[in-house]
Amino acid sequence: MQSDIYNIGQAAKASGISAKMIRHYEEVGLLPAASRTFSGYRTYSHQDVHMLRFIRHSRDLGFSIKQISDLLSLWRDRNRPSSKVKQMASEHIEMLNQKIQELITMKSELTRLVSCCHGDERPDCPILDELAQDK
Amino acid sequence: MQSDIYNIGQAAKASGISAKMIRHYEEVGLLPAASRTFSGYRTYSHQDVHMLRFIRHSRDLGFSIKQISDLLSLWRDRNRPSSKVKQMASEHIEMLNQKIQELITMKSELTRLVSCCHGDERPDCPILDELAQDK
DNA sequence: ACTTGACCTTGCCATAATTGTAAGGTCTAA
DNA sequence: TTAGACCTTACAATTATGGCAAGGTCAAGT
Repeated sequence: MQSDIYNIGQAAKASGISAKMIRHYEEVGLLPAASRTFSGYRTYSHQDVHMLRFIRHSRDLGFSIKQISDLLSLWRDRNRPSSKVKQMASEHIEMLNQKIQELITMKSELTRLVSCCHGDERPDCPILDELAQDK
Repeated sequence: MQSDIYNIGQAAKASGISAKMIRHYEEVGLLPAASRTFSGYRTYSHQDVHMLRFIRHSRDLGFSIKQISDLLSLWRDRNRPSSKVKQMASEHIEMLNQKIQELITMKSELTRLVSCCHGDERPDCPILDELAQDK
């Protein structure tokens, strides 16, 4: 924990991002290429792990890799206007809202169908009936 | 509309599923292989289009291809117990609920962060601060 | 030294549903 | 006969993540 040099497994444990994904993020350019030991092992500094944590938190909020990439740029930019960050976050909230609404619509519709179905051993089923409707 | 023979484009228009996806559903086994004209064009009957509509409705409710496949089996089974359908639907509602909750959690957290951010030209940004937190 | 086990490397495949693209064959109407 | 619309297959890309395989490396115990 106090050492400044991590290999990928230690960085993974410390950041909560799997080694697999750390390599992937490097490959797609979200992370700069890690420096390597003589034998080819990736090495990470405390700063690197800090960045990985930033990525994980962003990911946990549902940001895409592209968005996280932009957030990282803003993070590194000491002259960023906070308005840019706020706007990105707000837009993401809007996207979340949209997805939530879609799912709620599905759920409501399905709940309605379920409440119409006896759910016994007989074959009559309003759920199937409605799915089959030409509508 | 009254003809009983559709080619893939007409079936797509009539069902609301793209021709591309109709081919895909056939390839992965959700649909039986369509019969063909002499020159190799797929042909669909009114019944087939009916099934495609069933698939679209199921898809619109968020069922996976595997689940739709099971729903189709139940649909075709004249001796199905409606309880099976109801159970599938109920389980799907549970899954939708879970996803909805995840998204709502993200949204709440992000909304909290956004409300803390001035969103002006200055660089201070609690959103970035929290993303960067070691936590 | 030598072996063992844990860990690292790359590369490829798979997921789920959908879209795009490319190269080529077919049908229809002018 | 030709143009344009539509069909065919095959392959790639998307998004984020996991799995596997074959092989190199490191550290600890014998």
